[in-house]
Amino acid sequence: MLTVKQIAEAAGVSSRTIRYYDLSGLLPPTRIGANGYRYYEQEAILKLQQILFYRELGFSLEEIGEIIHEEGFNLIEALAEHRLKLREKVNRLERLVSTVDNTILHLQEGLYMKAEDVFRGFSEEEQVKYEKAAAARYDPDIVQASNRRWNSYSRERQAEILNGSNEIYNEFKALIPACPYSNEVMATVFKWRKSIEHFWTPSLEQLPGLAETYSVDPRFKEKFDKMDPLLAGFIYEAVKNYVEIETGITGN
Amino acid sequence: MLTVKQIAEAAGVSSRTIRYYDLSGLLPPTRIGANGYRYYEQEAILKLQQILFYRELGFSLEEIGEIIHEEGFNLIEALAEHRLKLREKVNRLERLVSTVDNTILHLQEGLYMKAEDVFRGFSEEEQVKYEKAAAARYDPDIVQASNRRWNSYSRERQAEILNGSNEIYNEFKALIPACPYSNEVMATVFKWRKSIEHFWTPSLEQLPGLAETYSVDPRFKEKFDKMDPLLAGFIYEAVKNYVEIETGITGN
DNA sequence: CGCACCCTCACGACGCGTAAGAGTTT
DNA sequence: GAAACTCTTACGCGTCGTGAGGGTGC
Repeated sequence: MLTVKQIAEAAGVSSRTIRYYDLSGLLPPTRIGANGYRYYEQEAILKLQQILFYRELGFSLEEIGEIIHEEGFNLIEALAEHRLKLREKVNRLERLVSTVDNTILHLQEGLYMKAEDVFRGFSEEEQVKYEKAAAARYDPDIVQASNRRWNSYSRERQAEILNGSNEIYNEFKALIPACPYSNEVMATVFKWRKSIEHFWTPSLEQLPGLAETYSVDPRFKEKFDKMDPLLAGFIYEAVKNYVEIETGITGN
Repeated sequence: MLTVKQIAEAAGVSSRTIRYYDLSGLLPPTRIGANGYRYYEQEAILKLQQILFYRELGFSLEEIGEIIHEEGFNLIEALAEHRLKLREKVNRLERLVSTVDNTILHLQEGLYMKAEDVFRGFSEEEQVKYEKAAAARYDPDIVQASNRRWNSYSRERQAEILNGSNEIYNEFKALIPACPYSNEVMATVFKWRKSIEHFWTPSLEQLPGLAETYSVDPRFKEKFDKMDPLLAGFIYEAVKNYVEIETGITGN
């Protein structure tokens, strides 16, 4: 049985907020004492948790009220939904981090950066595009096909390929001081593309998304960050440019 | 040279916002045409990026103004700082996800959940505590000592230990339908504790933080999620209870 | 009796959304 | 000339923060 201050402190909000949520009908207390005091119990606590989740995800209090007071509101389903949305938020933040890296890279090299790239991760609408791209990238069919191709190689061949990949990453790393639009860098991107094809054969349009994975997916990001904190962003930049040139040449 | 609408769309905000930022002195246009139109260029674009980063991190527009117009404001330093803060936000969201998992687990078992746990990840102040705990967990000294101890084992011994660990995780998984406070579960926690000590010897108080890593650190989380989406949360719950019992017995 | 809480009522602020009315560019 | 932008001015709203003035629990 919690008082206003107790529940407020547990949830990390102010007492005022708790009262406001009562006044607006969002979170009535479990019971009101004879002295007019508000008291909250488990049920109200879980309700407040829901409110905070929806608030975190950007819903207005009015919308939240409609959602959680709706007939047939299912707590567990809602929680599962929160999981998904929170994950998407994490992805967005990871992209913001990668935008930070990219911006640093450009500033240090004194390079111009397109507005589109400066704001990658901020705008909402591209979110949809990214979720789709990620879905494709982790498409079970592609993953399976990729695994199958990989497993078809002998142990020695596998070790050879991995060594080759690492060599390419080191080439990129050595090139970081250079402009990511130079011919040398483009040549390394070409090698990289060929090495990817030991696993699967992405289209030209899929390449930047793939390179971006290095900045966004923690499993890759960690490895690259250890080599050089700017490496993942540099590769992304280089690959994007490679694709622009290639599609330009092919007249697309 | 971008117009109001162009820069607004690139950044994913409204034209009104752009004008408001001009009126409040936060983001004056690079230049104003004879017709009164606002025009923005690279410098203003990067400034808007800064504004959005600080906004994302919860600063008021007034604070943002003070920060970015301060003498000696260093763009690259600021970006590096954003990286850190964004990472912290990611950690907070990861903890929210883990709170979701925990809540689902409790609801499904019809168990009571302490308010403190219901709101884990929401309240701000505990953030500090968590950052510290994480720092300790990844403390280079501890990591190094742990690696050294691990490397001192023979290949066979290493394989043995890893197999043992996986067996313990499977035991936990098999126990998920059970109450995470039962004796069986406590026995498994004990085994887990012993197996950890092949790497290092955490204090009783450090155990929950360690178990929580399974829910928060993507490298662990992924592995556990594959075994069972509820596993990481279940282990955390069990370990927390184990520690409560142990500290109770020892009269602490 | 003090102290830390509780209550209600009310004003205000921040960050825009939205609409009106008029001019500009293509 | 029509569409799609631009401008300024101005009102309002959601979500509390921040008191004021007074009662309650321990």
